[in-house]
Amino acid sequence: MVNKQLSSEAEEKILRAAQTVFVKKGYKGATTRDIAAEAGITSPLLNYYFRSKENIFQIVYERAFSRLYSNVYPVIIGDEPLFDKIPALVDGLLAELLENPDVPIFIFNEITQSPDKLIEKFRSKINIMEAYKKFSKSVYDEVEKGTIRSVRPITLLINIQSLCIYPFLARPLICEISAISYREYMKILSNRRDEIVGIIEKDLKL
Amino acid sequence: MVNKQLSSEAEEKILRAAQTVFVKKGYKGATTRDIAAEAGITSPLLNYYFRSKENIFQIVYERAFSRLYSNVYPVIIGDEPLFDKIPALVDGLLAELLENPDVPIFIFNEITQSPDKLIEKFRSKINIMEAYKKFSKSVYDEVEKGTIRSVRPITLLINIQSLCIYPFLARPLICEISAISYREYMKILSNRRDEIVGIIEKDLKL
DNA sequence: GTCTATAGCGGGATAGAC
DNA sequence: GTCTATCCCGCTATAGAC
Repeated sequence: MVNKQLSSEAEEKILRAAQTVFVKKGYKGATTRDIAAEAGITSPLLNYYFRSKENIFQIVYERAFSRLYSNVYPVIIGDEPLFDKIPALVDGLLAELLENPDVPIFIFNEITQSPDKLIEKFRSKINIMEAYKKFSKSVYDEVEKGTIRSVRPITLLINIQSLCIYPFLARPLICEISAISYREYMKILSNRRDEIVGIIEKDLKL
Repeated sequence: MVNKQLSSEAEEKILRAAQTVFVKKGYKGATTRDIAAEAGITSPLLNYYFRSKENIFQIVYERAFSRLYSNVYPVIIGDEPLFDKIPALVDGLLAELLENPDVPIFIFNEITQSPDKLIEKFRSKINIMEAYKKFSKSVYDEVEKGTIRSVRPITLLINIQSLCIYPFLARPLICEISAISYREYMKILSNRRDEIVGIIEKDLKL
């Protein structure tokens, strides 16, 4: 049980500061002194509330990860037909990403550098593979009905995620290449919803 | 001039080892001892060849970055019409990614954590914004001819990159969610070429 | 060129006063 | 609860022998 039910005001302040610093510098790059400074306290106080840097990180990581998928999970597991799921999925992802544009690169990097922790996470959660099977079924239903072309569910999921998430991962690179300001770029991204749904639906046509 | 013209056998061995370790653990997470061990030498020898960890990193980062775009840059800057550029771009990207699937997450993470270094890099290189303008022109040419729908060049570039690169960035996550083995997943990715080109071209239709 | 030994510093964690 | 002072480990880099 890495998370806590009741967090004091001070604990929340520290966790917010920790997320800011961890996202900016990564686990190894962030120091407990950085986090303390960001939270406006001294570093021994960190150890008073959370016993170690590792422990703070686990909580921040867990929360960021859950938030990223909390909008998406209910959609995937739901009983709606595929053509309702797609826009809802895009909406859920984009909403979270626009609010926390720098979180995904942090998550993906940490997952890549220690994938074992991810596996533990999934093992302990409500079965995510069950969700994937449900999504697969809603795809196969449409294929059988002849309303979409034959497509692997995993391919469809990859394409949707790609179009939603990648632009946030590559933000600094794309802004530099195309000489677009941060603000302008975020505006482009916030208008991508119909674009993405359109691309996916055109692709699924027979 | 961060790179070198002539590298000895030993230097190349160290640089390969350094890339392996930096990609796996990031700049802060990698230690000079790790790199030395991976190269089969002792750490003072690293400092004999390259003066510092920072210096080794610059060379590795520079090379990885250049390689990722060396296949793509000539395509973007070329004079072919858009419909030839798109498949060539996808081919170039996928070829590099299949050979070095773990490099992009490393690059993107380092860019995000210190975007200033990226800017320096671009300032010193042959004008990449010139390339972007050329690509834009090949898009606008088709729009004017009425062969494709009206689309912002930056949007098109984002979509192509998303569909090519994201699946590599998210590899551990997607494999875990869908219970697909590494080998099987890479096989799926190596067959994405026509899929991606198809999606982009369908989207550009009037 | 390559090694062993070590200097020197930065960061996580704790002791103990208040 | 919150602080100052400090311990101690691990890491980069260097000194110096071979």
